[in-house]
Amino acid sequence: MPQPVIRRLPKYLVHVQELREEGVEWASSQEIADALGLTSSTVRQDLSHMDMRGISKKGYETSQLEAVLRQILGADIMHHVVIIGAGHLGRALAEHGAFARRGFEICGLFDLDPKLIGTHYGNVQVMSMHDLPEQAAKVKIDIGIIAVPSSAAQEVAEQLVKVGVKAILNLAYKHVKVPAGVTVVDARIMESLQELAYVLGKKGELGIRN
Amino acid sequence: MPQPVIRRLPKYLVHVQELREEGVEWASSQEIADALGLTSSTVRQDLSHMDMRGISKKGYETSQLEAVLRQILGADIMHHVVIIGAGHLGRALAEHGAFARRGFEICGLFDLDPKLIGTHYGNVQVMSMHDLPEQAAKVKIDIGIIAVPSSAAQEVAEQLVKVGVKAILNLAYKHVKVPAGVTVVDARIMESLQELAYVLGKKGELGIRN
DNA sequence: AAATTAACGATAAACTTTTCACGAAAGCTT
DNA sequence: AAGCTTTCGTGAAAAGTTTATCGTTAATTT
Repeated sequence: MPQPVIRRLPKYLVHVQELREEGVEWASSQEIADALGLTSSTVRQDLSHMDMRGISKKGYETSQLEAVLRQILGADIMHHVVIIGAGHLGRALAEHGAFARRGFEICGLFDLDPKLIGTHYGNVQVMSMHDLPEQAAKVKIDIGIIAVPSSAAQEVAEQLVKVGVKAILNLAYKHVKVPAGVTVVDARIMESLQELAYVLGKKGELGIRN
Repeated sequence: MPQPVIRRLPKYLVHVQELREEGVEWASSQEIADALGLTSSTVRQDLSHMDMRGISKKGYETSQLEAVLRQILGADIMHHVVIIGAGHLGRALAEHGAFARRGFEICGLFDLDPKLIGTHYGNVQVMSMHDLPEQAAKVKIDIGIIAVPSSAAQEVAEQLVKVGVKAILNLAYKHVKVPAGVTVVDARIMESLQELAYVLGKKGELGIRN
């Protein structure tokens, strides 16, 4: 499945879940497209990648679509997630309740700072970074989240790789290199802000005022 | 400039800044590409979009490249940012020190919860959402960050638009609709996790074990 | 029951982005 | 100083993504 499609799947899921909860049983590609800022063509094309058939005159069945999306996105099975870095961001994630509901269980929060080790955030206790291998041996870590300063990101990535983590979410403002077979997805707030700053700059130049 | 290029600019900036700090004065497209997981061709193509000339046999001058990137990304001018939502994530952002260094000044943290109003996080005090228009009249808000639960995201977006905000960073797990002239960039940790979950699922299916 | 119509599925066209390939330029070597 | 080599800049090819079009299908109306 093309990556742009994969990136849209969570958006479909959120929307269709909302529709189903509202009691809407059918949604047309056009309605979905309008809600998410896409074209109906794109929606139909995307959904055709999954084994999902709509029917003429009604559209797609929301409950079925939700089920298919959940299945593809692994929302029905629990993934074990560890967070590296118990700074503001790492703590915020640990305390954020919504992960469990979507199939992600935080099963570790690690830091190097001895002052933080042992303190509780959300349902987890901060562990020493040195205990990562031990924890990895206990539970299979599916996903590692890098929430450390950018200077430590590469080092952390390597440690995650070493203990066998195959999927990494990198929140640090730095590209990390990993061996083939390991997937890294970036989610950087700073980069997104800079993207907005670029747009603002462009508008200023063009004299857009609306 | 094509959007994929814009999205890469922050990555170039981070890397080239690091190089310059290390005392590296020149970097070839190949070196940059290797560090960021791109091809040298892409790097040259990207840099050609900016008024940036490299020279044969040496590559690009890091200090010049940094300056050009900073200029394009508006890193040298201060942007006024407000955060809507003083939950775990909003607080983490307010307390995160790195924004100021990159041209983003947090000039407001808003919430609806009366219990939170008045409390301090980082350099800012939580204000009532009702005071947003007042604050917007006082300082020109360049960027608004949506850090509220997804159920409130659209409502918050509309309030930001109403007070004249033209650039929005949406951290909520929901697509928000805004009028033309307003730019929204999404940075969703949950979506990124789901993207990883998809990859993990695929690997499982294919029986990849490496 | 036939006509009508809304919406899909599929194919192809249009567009975008990335990669390739090669001539030209700039430094290095002998 | 001539030749060699590295690396750029550019235009063109290839790959990938989105959008448009249109025949088909299934529900609704008359």
